[in-house]
Amino acid sequence: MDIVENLELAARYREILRQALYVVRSIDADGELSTAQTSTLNMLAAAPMRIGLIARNAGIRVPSATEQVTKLAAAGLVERVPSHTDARVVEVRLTEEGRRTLKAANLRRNREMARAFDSLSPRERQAINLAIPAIEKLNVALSP
Amino acid sequence: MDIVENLELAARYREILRQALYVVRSIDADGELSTAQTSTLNMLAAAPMRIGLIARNAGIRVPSATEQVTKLAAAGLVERVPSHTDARVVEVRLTEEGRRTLKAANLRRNREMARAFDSLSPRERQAINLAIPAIEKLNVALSP
DNA sequence: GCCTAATAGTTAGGGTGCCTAACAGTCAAG
DNA sequence: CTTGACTGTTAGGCACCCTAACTATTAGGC
Repeated sequence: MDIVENLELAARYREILRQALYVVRSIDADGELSTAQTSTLNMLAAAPMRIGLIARNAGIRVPSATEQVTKLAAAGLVERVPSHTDARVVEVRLTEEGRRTLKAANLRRNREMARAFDSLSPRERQAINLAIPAIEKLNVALSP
Repeated sequence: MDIVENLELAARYREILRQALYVVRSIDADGELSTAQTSTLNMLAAAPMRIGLIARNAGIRVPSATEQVTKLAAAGLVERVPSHTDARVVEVRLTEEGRRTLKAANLRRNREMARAFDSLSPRERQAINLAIPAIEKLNVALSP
């Protein structure tokens, strides 16, 4: 790939990323849950999980995961359950309220997103769909 | 598009956005310029621009643009030039040093990005390339 | 010409979400 | 039983965005 082309691609890529993230955040801001909180809850909906694994899955550091969990716990959406096999470990588990709240938040958000996705052509939706795994791979390649 | 499918697409989309932005930021953090600063400088490289237009182009509010410009001006990379036709207006213009710094930063960043893009297949690169306009459109559709 | 309304930008204060460094507690291995 | 590795928390800090409230200037109606 041409260097100049690459530079332009990279610049545009960075630009739309920034915009996209903040647009998504502004949608999330209307609701009960922030973007990162939803992301964490969605992870925990599959299975209870310890802090370190939350961090690893989210691609963030352990203290950042602690922070998110602390917020969620304060809101009563998750609970910390000490592991009985290893006293260092904390299992984080959705509460019933957490599950309800997440469900509602996902629905609400989905309505907004669906409205936006509907304004795209099938080709465009497909383009985003196809790009997602590539961006995931790029994220890994760019990670330290 | 199916609701469930859409929900999953939206969730994954949100997830990779967050990761991608912070990965890019961590690359930028090694250099002289932050992500937002580079983005602003790149915009100004084309032409001098007033604060309001910077904000509009970047999809941010005017005070946020002021903040970025203030940082850049403090670093000597841009200068505020009062308009002589309208005393309320401030034109922001790259300094020579700003131009040099931006060029160097773009080169350095490009090396990093190119390395990452090289680890993708041509198909994957193409997928990202094609998705960019679609994401741009989605950003607009999601904006308030 | 003057007052009012609109407009450009700044300042102040706040919030999210990430980071590193330093720490406490627990476990495992010699 | 001590040393070293590991899990999570705390403290402090930074990038980047926001809204609300302000100042200065311009423009339009009377």
